[in-house]
Amino acid sequence: MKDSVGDRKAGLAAHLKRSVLTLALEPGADLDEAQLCEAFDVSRTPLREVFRELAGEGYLSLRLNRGARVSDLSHTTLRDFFLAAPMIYGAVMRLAALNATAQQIEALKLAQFDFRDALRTGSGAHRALANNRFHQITGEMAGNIYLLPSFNRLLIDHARIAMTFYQPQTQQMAQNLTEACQQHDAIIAAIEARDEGAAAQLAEDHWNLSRNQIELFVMPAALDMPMGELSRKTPA
Amino acid sequence: MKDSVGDRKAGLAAHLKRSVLTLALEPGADLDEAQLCEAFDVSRTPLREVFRELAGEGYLSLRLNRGARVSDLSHTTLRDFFLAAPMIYGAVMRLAALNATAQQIEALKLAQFDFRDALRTGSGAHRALANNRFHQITGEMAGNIYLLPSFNRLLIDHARIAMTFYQPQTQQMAQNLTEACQQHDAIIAAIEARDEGAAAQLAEDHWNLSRNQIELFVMPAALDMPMGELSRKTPA
DNA sequence: GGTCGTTATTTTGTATACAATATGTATTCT
DNA sequence: AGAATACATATTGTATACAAAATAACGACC
Repeated sequence: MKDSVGDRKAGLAAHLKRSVLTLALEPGADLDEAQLCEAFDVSRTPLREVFRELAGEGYLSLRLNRGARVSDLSHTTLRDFFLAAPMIYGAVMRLAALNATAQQIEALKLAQFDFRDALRTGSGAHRALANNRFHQITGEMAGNIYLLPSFNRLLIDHARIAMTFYQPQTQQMAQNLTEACQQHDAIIAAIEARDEGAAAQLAEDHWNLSRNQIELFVMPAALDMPMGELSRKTPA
Repeated sequence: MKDSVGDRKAGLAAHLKRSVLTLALEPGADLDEAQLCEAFDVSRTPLREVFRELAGEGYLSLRLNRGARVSDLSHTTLRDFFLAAPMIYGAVMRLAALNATAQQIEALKLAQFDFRDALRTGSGAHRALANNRFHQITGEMAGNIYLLPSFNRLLIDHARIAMTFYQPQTQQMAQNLTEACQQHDAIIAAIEARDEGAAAQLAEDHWNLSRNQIELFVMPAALDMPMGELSRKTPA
């Protein structure tokens, strides 16, 4: 009945991951050891082990003599993200189509079910976590231990970027989410059919959609504007 | 004069990394906490933190209630390696050419100097470590935080695979090493010239050479053989 | 009033004692 | 003799006490 210290440790790790992915803990926020020890009823030793583990996975960063904080998400890292993501995502999808087991495909369908649910309920955090889970499973399917570390780091920041930018206020953005959901279905189909070409193509499409969604925020509408009219339409 | 505990901790981490890369600690070998504490004069707490850190970087793997061991290097991981390496190496080289700082280029030249030295002295461990350092610097040059985790993992196993297979017994293999060294020079030149195309091409060439060298051991000469003659030429 | 230097307080890092788990050994029973 | 169980030993995981470092608070001096 009562959970062991190991369980509480796992719970702590899960909580921290969730909090980072959903921006409940903002990039750069520093974590209070004493407080977390209290909250999760573990001593500092296992807590700090969790810190180191999550630091290794890219959730946190540790600075000597100055505690742990949530990994930054600067404009530099954003640039890196846009450079690396298409390549890694494509490779992972391709391998996923080649290597997925029946069991993993079932898990993926379940995750997609939850993602649909998240779209209905409309909670940004739920959506980000469900989407994260979906892609994490594709990573497991690919099962390449050399690709996974980078892929999982990308997923962390993809979730955080999505949390920042995906608040579907316009009709266009809501529609994009629906399309993303359909792409997930197509991805499942491609993987089930072992069609690596289709999977790679879908990865690219899915990525482009995601990228567009983000660009709707970062560079709102100014690109095609003739010179001299810029001030009028620049958004708040 | 006397080094602090922090220094000894760093020394321990460096020692473990070196030992893993050079196969002084073989894949799968388990590490004795007590013994290492004794040897490096640190208590178990910092030792275990180092373990977790190195596990995060891919050097070690930790199993619950059963200590740390050196990461495995199975045939499965070898396959993954050959799949992922060309893509990641190429991307890193390309970015390195784009982003390298003058200081980093100096460091790379220094590393290459040491690599040359290693070729002369002929120690496999020295060669592996120097080569590892060289490529690590290219990783730093690329400076993409999403690519680096995978890249560094690849470098770990590249060193270990090289230690396994590169014992330049035949003339051909010795010559390959010389060529690899020349490619390093060409890589430096391409990076210095900011020629990303050349850098990417060199990455591919360098990889193919490395791959061939490995294949000389894994699949010695049997490929082009007509059926019925296989037994005669299969090496010991 | 502001800056620098000193001292308290808090926070982080390490050592060690203790608890829990796994491993090895001996003994018993068939 | 061989298998199985109970016990002893060793190893791993956690809590806590202590040390070192950083931050904050205070006061002296300009």
